[in-house]
Amino acid sequence: MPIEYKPVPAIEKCFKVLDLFASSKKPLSISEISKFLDFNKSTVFHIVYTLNDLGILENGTENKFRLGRQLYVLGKAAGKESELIHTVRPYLEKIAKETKLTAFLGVLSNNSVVIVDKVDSPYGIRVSSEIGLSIPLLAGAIGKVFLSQMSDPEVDKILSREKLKKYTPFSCNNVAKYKEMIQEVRENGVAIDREEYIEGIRAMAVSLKVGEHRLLASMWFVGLSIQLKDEVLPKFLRIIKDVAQEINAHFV
Amino acid sequence: MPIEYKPVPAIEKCFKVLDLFASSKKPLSISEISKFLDFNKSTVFHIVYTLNDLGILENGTENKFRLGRQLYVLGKAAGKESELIHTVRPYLEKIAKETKLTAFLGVLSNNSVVIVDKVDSPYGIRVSSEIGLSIPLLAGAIGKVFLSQMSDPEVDKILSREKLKKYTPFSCNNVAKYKEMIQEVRENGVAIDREEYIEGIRAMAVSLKVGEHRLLASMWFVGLSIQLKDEVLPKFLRIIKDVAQEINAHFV
DNA sequence: AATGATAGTTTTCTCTAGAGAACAAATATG
DNA sequence: CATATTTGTTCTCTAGAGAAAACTATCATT
Repeated sequence: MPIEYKPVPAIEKCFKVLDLFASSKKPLSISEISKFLDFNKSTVFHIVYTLNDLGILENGTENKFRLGRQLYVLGKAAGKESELIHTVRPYLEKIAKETKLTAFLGVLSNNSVVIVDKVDSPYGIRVSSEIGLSIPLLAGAIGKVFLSQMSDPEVDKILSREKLKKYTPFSCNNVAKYKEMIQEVRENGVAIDREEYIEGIRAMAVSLKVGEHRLLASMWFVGLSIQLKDEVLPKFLRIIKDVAQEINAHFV
Repeated sequence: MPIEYKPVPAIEKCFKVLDLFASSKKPLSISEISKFLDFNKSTVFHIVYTLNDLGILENGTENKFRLGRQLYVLGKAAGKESELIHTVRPYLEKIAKETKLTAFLGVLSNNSVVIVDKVDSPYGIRVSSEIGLSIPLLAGAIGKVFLSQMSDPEVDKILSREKLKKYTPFSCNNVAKYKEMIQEVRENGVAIDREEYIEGIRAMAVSLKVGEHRLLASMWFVGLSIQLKDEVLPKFLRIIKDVAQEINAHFV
């Protein structure tokens, strides 16, 4: 492992462009990309046409590009290989089966959480969050769980930059109170969302530290409030805490 | 559209590395990549660690890398966007339903055919070919259909470089005879595989010309020989030829 | 229709990245 | 155990890439 090394700027820029396409969900022009990413038009031009030639991007309508099939093929291969997904997936399936909740695995990426895997609930309800989607960092259980793994200065920085939104009447948008909730998560090891993000929906989340760099990830479980009544919470929370410990041990 | 432009070498190298991982199916070290791709170790080193930091690759066992979850996420997004897949998918589904065959969509890539989409047969048999997999170019119906779209010199070049394999007793490994078959496909517009690649399995294939650069693709349909008896072939061939024309018209 | 603004493309030049060499560490062989 | 080979990492320098500027084409506004 290198002590330090110099990253390749063209590759970093290239994947920033691809990330923009992934989150944009619509075709983008050279000028749009240049503006969004604050890259020189000439730089974007060369990156985009290189990727176009490789099939990673493809020309949609005139002068607009979209993600291409070659990226899809690579992503398929990656899905089969990713250690994180392979390791965590069986646990998501087990807990989804046991709790009848919808299970998610996500990682922190650019101040939002990206869903990298998902196991639907056998219960029959379908939560409208798909793999690849980004969720706001400060939404529901996820926000608390990720911020609980950060230092106080990092938490302060994020809370000064992003407003706590009142998604439902139960949402907390008082910064001091929110910090108290984060402190509780630090102590308990789990975060609970009691209809703070979507009315009628509850969730519980736990943080994971995965891979060589102990990267922050989280798995969270979502269901109707009647599925996550206070009576069953202790049992479910025990399950996900135990599993989190098992997963974290795997990556040590 | 530029008259000509200079591609970004770092990006080209980067995706050659990722393609190698996708086809390799196992973790690779810096030296292995360097040898396979004939890249300098220092170059590979910097590419690999840059991709590692971005989550596109991740460290598996010590000093070996694998495809990472961030690539999987991008690939998922790409799958939702790819015009080729979006355009052709409904036809594959329709024909799979109508014919009870397993339907594939593939593109030519580095002298083999990569499966980019697949619709399983409602009939119940499962063909063991998954999205992302490569199939030898000169295998069954696919080979004939792709070579039928190439010039005679290109065909000669490929046939001099790669041997015609005797996969089954029905396989043709006589070059002159194979060329006659290719000529037939040129005339008929479809290729048929009568147990030439896998015994007991028949297939029919048609070529597509898609995207701005009229890239070569193909869709093919595979089933048990009893599903593709000579009696039903004319009807099925008519269906896939009509659909191919419809798809090709979409990309003009 | 004329003018201004925006987007895409090309050219040029300076700063930097890729390849080669050297070095350190790990592994294989005798 | 000693030596040779291979792999990974770091350093250096020259050829080349990224950004700026200029140019061309298209679109929007008056």
